[in-house]
Amino acid sequence: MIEIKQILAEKISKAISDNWNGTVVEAESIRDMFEYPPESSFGDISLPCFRFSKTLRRSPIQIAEILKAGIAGEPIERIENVNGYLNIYISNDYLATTLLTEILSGGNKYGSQTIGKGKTVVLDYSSPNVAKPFHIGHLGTTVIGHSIKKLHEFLGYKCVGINYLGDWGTQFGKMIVAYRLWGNREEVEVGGVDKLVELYVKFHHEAELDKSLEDAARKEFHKLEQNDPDNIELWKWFIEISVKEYKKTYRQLGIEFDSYAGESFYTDKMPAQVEKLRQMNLLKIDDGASLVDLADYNMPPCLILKRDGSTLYPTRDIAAAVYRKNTYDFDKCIYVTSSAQSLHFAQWFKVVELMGYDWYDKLIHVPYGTVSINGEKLATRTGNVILLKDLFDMAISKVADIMTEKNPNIANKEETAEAVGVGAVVFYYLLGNRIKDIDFRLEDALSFEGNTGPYVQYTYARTCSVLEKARKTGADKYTSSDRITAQEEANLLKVLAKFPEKVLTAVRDLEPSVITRYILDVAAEFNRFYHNCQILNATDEQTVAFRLKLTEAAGYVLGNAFELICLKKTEKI
RNA sequence: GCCUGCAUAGUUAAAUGGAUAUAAUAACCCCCUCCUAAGGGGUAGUUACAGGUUCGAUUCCUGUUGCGGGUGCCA
Repeated sequence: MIEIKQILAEKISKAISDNWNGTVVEAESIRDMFEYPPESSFGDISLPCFRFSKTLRRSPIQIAEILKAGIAGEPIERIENVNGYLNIYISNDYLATTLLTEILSGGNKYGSQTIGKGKTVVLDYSSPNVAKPFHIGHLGTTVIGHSIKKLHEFLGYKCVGINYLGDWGTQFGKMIVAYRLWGNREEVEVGGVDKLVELYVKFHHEAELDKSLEDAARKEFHKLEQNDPDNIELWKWFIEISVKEYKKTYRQLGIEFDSYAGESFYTDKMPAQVEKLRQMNLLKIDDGASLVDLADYNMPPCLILKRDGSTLYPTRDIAAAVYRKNTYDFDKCIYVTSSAQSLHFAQWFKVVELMGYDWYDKLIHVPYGTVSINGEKLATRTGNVILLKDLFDMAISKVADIMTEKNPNIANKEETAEAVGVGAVVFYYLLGNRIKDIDFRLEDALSFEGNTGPYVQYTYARTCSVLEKARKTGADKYTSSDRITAQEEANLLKVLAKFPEKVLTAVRDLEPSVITRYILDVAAEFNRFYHNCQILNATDEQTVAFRLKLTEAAGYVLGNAFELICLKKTEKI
């Protein structure tokens, strides 16, 4: 559709110039004025002419009438002037030949672009705290972050996904103390993160009775900071155990990171930035702490050093940003975190600006709404948390049960059940705009009918199944008529044609849900087509071949879109 | 207190300032001798309140109400 809009915009720009004594309205601005009518009876693309009224000094209806003459011809079938709307109908011939060819020749690259070529995007997302469980609260940053990464890659950007692990801090002193008192190597090797969490919880229980434990923990963390070999070894091992387990979850989601440089990685990079702040006279000492006053920007001050001289989160973030700029020379550096951290990012972004780094405006915070479960806030204390692996397991076993009932002899049953179960949860999460708070209702997340992951994966499987059958019967060798004979065929092609601009919108707004909802549009249109038009049993071979092409095109678009939101392509369900 | 986000069918959501506000779900009713019924079709049901800007406001601005988040030594 982008191409058509471009062609029309240029024609209209010319028509305005011709009819209004050389008045200039840029084609580019006209292109953005097109919209998709709410109903198909109003055409495929529409141009509201009200906005021209003032500058062109005519009524919208008169303007539409004049412009109408200027845009006739391919790929337009007909144009109607309805109350100042110029309603444009695209020709079936264009859809069935030019557009369909474009999709099929694009294949698994259809929708991609090269506008990001030569540019680098750094993405900071997921970032769990080592030795803590991976729960629903981490799902948002993980899938939104990865989706935004995939979207940029699809546009040709070089992307660096960084898992900024929470691998430093006094909690490691606690872990070391707890492990030495109550843990042993074998148990932790077997029990993994769960066992580490158990030790951590036990520490807090015991510390309430015995205050000396806290002191011991501080001492062990101090030793860790001083590179004590035993503590370093233990600390590295906790990280190793944790990351190993996180990677299982990432594998289920199809996610890989380019870097696991966690907080500890930046400890030695902070002093230089603190020194720079000091030299630039940006630091104020207040009540013993060092901070940057942001009152001029209507924000509370940004704390850089605690009273005891130790660093804080913003200190580390600033150092990390400088390091990443020097290392990757990013064009954008994106942080995906809960909207609860919005102020924090606004503050340290401002500090980076005040420090004179001219790339401060390339730092982008992508916030998302907070998560609750069945209407209640997430709270580790009250036990209102669901581990991601448990949630996935619930979904997977439910899928497996349904498959046993409906398709018991399928190959790769376990793999498919995992893809569909995990996909259901991911799709549910990415369906709404990210900024909205999400109440995770298990009943809905594990529902497989309607606007759900299983529905769209099932639809994808349908395309594969038809194409496979065609290969078996030899129908894939027929010659296509390249002619539309049913409304459903045209409707399907029109929705497929919107994929490239949906990708652009999703990247512009850093909003994966644009893709999620688009997938639903495609699935619905394909299912209507599938239901109302016989593909393999169509009346003649040319139509069979044409409909097979449509099926293949729908499969490409669904598959490409799945990749963008961490959904796996399921060839059979 | 101040800053900030959100408010749309019973429920969960959608709608680059545009036409009769769109889906799903729950309710009721149809469709498997037909490429996978995790599907398709039908009925019924919505913009918190008050102003403003505009040819036109769910969308932008102001205020009110309700809910969430943040607000100097956690991350």
